[in-house]
Amino acid sequence: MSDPQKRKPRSDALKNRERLIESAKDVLGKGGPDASLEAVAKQAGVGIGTLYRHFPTREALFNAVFSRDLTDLVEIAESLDADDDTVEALRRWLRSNVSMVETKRGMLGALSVIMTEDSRKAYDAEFALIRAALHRVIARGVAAGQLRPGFSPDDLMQTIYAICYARQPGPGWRENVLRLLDIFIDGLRA
Amino acid sequence: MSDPQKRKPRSDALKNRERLIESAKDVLGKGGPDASLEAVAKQAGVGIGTLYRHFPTREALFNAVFSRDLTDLVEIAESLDADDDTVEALRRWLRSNVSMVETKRGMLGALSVIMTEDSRKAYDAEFALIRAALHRVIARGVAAGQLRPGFSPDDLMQTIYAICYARQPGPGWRENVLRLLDIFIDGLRA
DNA sequence: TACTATACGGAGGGTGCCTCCGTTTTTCAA
DNA sequence: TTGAAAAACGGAGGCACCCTCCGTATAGTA
Repeated sequence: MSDPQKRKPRSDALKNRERLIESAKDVLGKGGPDASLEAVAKQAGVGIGTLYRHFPTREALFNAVFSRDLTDLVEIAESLDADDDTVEALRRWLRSNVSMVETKRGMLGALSVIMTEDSRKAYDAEFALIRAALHRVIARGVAAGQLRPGFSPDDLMQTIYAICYARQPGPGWRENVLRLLDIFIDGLRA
Repeated sequence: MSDPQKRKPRSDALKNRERLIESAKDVLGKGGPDASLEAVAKQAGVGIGTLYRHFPTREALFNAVFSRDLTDLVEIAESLDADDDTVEALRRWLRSNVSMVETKRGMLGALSVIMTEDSRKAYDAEFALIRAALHRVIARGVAAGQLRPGFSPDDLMQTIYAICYARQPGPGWRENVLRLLDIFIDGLRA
C-alpha cells in the first residue's frame, strides 16, 4: 500500500518519543491538564521544539499517554463474555475504569480533553473493541431479562467518566464513586 | 456588629462590578473557562486592574456569575415540598438543572472550577437551602417507600453535573442527558 | 468647596505557548 | 568507510495572558 522504499525511522526520534510520553505521564499526572508542556520537555531532557514535533498539540500528547491504558481496558472488556451474570459483568468493567482513573487523578481534567469527538478518532480501534464487547454483554443481558433495553456502550463509558470526574479527589473519593456507580447500575436492571 | 460609620460604597464601583459580571457571563459562556480575563475587562470597558480588584481570582468571578442562577435553583428546590410523588419531584429538580446548564454550555468547564470544596463556601447559604429542600424530599420518599435509602442531596447535585459535563455539546445533547438521567432516577427507586 | 477614602487604569515583569530555522545526528548508498 | 541528504534536534523569539503595583482620578462627606 504505502511507499515501501522508506528510510527506517531514526532511533533517537523513537527514544525521545518514548521519554516524552513517560514524562508526560508523570508531569501531567501531578500537575493536571494545565501543567506546562515545557516542564514535560525539560524532564524528558529534550527541547520544546522536539516535543511539539512529536505531539503537535497538547491533546496529541494526552492521547499518547492514554492509549496505553486503553489497551488494558480493552482486555478487560473482552473478558466479560465469559460471565453469565451480565449486571455483575458490567459492574466489573465499570469498576476497572474507576481503578484506572484512581491511579492518575491528576489527569481527570485531561480526560475531558480526550473525550472529544475529534481525538477519539486517534484510537478508534480500541474504542471499537470496547464498544463491541460491551455491546455483546448488553445484548445478552437484555435477552436474558437481566438488563433494561435502550442504553448503549457509550452511555456507560461517558457515565463512568462523568461520575469519576464530578467527585472531588480526596479521602473517600473511591467510596463515593462506587456508591454512585452502584445506584447507576441498579438503574440498568430490567 | 461591624463598624456602623462607614462611607456608602461608591457608585462607580457598583456599576463596574455589575458590568464585569455581565461581560463575564458573555465571554466565559462563549470562550469557556479558559477565556481571557483581559477580554472580559475590555468588554466591560474597565481596566484589568479593576477586574482584579473586584474579583481577585478567576474563581471569584465564576462564583459571581453562578450565584445568580443558584438563586433560581433554590426556589425550584423549595417548591418540591408540595409534590407527593417524590420520584417525580426529584426528576423535576434535576431537569431544571439540565435546562439551566443548557443555556450556558460554554460554562460547563467553569462548573468544574466552581464545584470545589473551597469555593462552595462562597454561596454556602444557597447550597444549604437546596440541600435542605432535597433532603426533605428524599426523607419523604424513603419513608413512603418510594425511594431507596442511602443517598444524599450531594449525590444528586454532583451526578447531574457529572452527566451534563460528560456529554459533548452538540445536537442531541439534551436527549442524551435526559436519558442517562432517567436511568439514574430509576436507580433511586426503592 | 475642599478633603480624603475609595476606586480606576494600565504599565511591567513573569510564564507558557508555539513557530521557525540554523545546527547536529542518523541512515544509506557507493 | 565515507560523505551526502534526510531527519531530527534545540532553543531563541514573538505573542498572549497572568497578576501586581502605584500614580491618578473621582465619589462621598463635612
